[in-house]
Amino acid sequence: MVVFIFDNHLVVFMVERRDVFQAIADPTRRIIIQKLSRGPLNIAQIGVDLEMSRQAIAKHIKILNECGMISMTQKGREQVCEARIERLEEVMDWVAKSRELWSQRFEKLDRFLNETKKR
Amino acid sequence: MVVFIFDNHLVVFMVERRDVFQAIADPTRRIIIQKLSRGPLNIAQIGVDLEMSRQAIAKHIKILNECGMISMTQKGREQVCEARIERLEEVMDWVAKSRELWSQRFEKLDRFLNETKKR
DNA sequence: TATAAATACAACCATTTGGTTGTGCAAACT
DNA sequence: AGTTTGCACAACCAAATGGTTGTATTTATA
Repeated sequence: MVVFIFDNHLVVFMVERRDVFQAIADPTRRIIIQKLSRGPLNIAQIGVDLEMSRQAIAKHIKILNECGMISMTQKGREQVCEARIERLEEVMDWVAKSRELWSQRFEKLDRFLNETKKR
Repeated sequence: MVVFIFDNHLVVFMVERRDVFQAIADPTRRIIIQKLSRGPLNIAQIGVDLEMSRQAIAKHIKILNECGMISMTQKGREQVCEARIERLEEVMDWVAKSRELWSQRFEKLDRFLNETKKR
């Protein structure tokens, strides 16, 4: 966890080693997430057309699971993976916040310019 | 670059080593981006309250620059950094696409259920 | 029952990541 | 002119990342 004060606000960042941002950082994992967003697949199915050993795929699956981006259920000898798309909410929220701060910047500038004009 | 066929679509993924997803993968870099979204800062200012050596900060700045998430301009002895928030569009697009595929999944299921009901 | 399929577990490896310290150098302030 | 400030560059380091191969185990299928 990171805590600091910035712009008169107490900023608290939960820094889990495994989070959604880390899940989507790797291009292969992004492909896997999009494959799974069409429906659940087992590890072998996920690996189709991904030029990589099954073990490599399994490692990415493991990371995605640890990040909470997918859930896994045993089904006989298969390991069925399902995307937890709602976890992407966190990413959307962060991006939205950044954009908000960005636009506020220009609003402040606008207000300042208007104030100056009045005088 | 990764090219493969999935669900009757030719899927092309540009895999630059440095992309926006990598930029926002690290919690410290996310803090830096949000600091910069309030306005331009030099490296020393960015480092304030981030319990880390200036060199560590500089490395993050370098990565953010390589990812195209920030632009830098020399101003005397200062290196002024500015966020390129529009680059976050790429993240939004990817998340939106994933969500779309996700919801289509249920729409398809709905259609199937309705078809079955009719008979 | 033998075989194939799906996956888990482990060891290994090169590269990257995320930090550190130390040195040097030009710009700006006193 | 001397000192501080802002930063670049380099070397170093432990840990994580993203891949590999080999072996074992369980579950289906022919």
